Amino acid sequence: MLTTRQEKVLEIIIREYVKNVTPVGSKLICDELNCSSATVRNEMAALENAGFLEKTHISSGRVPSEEGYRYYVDNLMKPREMTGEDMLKLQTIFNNNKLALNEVLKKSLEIISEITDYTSVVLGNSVTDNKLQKVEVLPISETKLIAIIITDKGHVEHKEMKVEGVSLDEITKTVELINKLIIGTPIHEIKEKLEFEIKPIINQYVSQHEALYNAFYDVFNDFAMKSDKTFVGRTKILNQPEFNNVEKIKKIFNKLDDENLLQSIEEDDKDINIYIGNESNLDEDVTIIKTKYKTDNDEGTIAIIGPKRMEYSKVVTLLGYIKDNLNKK
Amino acid sequence: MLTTRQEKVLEIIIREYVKNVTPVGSKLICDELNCSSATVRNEMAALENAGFLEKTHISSGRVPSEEGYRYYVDNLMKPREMTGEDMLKLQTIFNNNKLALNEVLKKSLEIISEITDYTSVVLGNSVTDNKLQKVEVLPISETKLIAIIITDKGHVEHKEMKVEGVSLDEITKTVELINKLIIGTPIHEIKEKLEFEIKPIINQYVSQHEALYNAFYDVFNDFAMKSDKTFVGRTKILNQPEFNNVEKIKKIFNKLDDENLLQSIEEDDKDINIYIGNESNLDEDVTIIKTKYKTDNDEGTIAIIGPKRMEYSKVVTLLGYIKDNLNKK
DNA sequence: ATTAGCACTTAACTATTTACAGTGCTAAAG
DNA sequence: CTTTAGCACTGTAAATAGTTAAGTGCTAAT
Repeated sequence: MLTTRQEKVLEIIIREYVKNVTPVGSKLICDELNCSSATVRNEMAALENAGFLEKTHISSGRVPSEEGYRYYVDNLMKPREMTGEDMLKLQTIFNNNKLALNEVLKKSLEIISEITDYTSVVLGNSVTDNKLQKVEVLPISETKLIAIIITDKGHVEHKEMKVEGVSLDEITKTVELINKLIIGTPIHEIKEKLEFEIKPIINQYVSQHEALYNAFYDVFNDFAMKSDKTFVGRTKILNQPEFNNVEKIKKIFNKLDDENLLQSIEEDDKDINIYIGNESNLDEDVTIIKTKYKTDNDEGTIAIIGPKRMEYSKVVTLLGYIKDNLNKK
Repeated sequence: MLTTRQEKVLEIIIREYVKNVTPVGSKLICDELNCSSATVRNEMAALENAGFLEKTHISSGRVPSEEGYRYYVDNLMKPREMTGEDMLKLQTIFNNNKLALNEVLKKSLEIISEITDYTSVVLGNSVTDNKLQKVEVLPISETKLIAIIITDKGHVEHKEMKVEGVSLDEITKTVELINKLIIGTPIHEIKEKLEFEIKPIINQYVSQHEALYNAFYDVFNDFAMKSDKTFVGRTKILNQPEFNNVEKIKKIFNKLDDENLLQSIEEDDKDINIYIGNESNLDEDVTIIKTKYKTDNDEGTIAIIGPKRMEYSKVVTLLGYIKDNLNKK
């Protein structure tokens, strides 16, 4: 529905606004389009009518609207060549076989944050559909145990348990019982299984069955709720001029710390998902770009958090590059 | 060296400045001191000369200097009664025996941050002088292992290890070897012990000794460097008016994330240590109040991070209360 | 030692002016 | 029908000036 020239105008306005963070006037554009500023103004008026541009005041230049960015991202954006320098930096990380996956994730996102001045985050996928692979318990004092839970997707978690007056022998038996009956169960079903398969028979094996049962119940319960989330370059986004007021910073940081907010954005199943402005659920001036990676024995999500006025194609290219390299791991 | 009246003036200025965040003039004080504003001005000039007060411009009221706060904290501050309400909130946490220590820490500091609008942090003490209690290794795939390290002070850590082409049996033997020879060794001495006691003999037990040795070496090395640090109410400090500029926020947040900065402030061995302004190494407008806690099988540090213009006696009282209750645990 | 009084300083607010960047619209030209 | 030149109009931003209020230091009197 947009003419080629209108698309061109939109593209230029986005490009210039992303670069200079000031509303774009008609004069700047007519040079590039070989037509008069009046023509450009007509096109801009049309684009504004269609909802793709906005003015900050009646006689100001134009700024892209949320729909403007959306149109750009869906129809206009072209993949951008990565610079050899950036590629090199990332390859030194991917080629280092000594690094564990989470270290690779963290270090490569550090590079991205460095390059872009945006904040990155590694989101462990929700473990609720992981299956339990093993439970192990290590006693470390009279009343303190460490429970270690491992899932088939490679998630590992340890948690302190407190149990009073239970012998080591009884604990071992309980763990055996759990490992015999519950292994292979998806995490979100464990609570039920505990209740209907372990609880009825545990008293045959263990005298202090109630305390022990409750302790394990709590451990699995906490584990299922756990959402892990590692930020990289947390303050990078503060370098962006739209975040120069404390209220906004407070709002965004609070939301970022908020337990499940980043995970809870409904997922499109595109390769790389882009949530512009309010779609991000964070702030109207924020954009989040997310993608899933998947290795042999782990999967998760990585995301870049920047201003709505983001260098979309650059970020998409970088994120795609990381994703592809992770998937080879 | 200060007269009683001068101390009184300093005290009032700190009290009022902490409350209103505006320079304090002589008129406000003379009401409380039953003398004329001119007298107060003389006293204020004396206090400024002594370095305890500052002006923001030539005809402004006075603001406490770093030394002013220091004098107040060392000589003038009186412990403050806790309100019953605050006590109650904290007691519900301490009385809940189900909670693991780190949960108690986190929840009680959440209360503190809520009450004060300052940021709190739990610093695991450096583990370097902890002694190794146990190493455990769980295989989770062909090449992936989880190493679990437990120290005598109750620190637990798990870390992924990658080893290629080593049999389970060999791994078990190596772990046995480590557990036999290294348990009880302080963490910072483990690297040496590995090198001089394990390395020379490991080839008797394990064919792929080099890979395995290196993997364990890395695990212990990382563990020794690890400094854990949990923030509570990270954005609370942004509610304080002195942090209303983005550059300052960026600086402080970056420093807070900085690996060892908070741990590295040299410790006085007072019960509760107060680092005012530049003493905090964070920012001239920040004060940090730190204290150590110690339970039967864990110890660490908790700290409150707020503006230099902090409610010192309130924070000291709250922190002391938490510390005492933790020590009973 | 204290205080009343006064000259003086600065910050902070309020207009007011000016320059400017950019728009929308009209009417003419292609 | 599309494009463009031209012009009136509008809101922002920066500079200038004037005013007020809060507070100081100093002097001289108590």
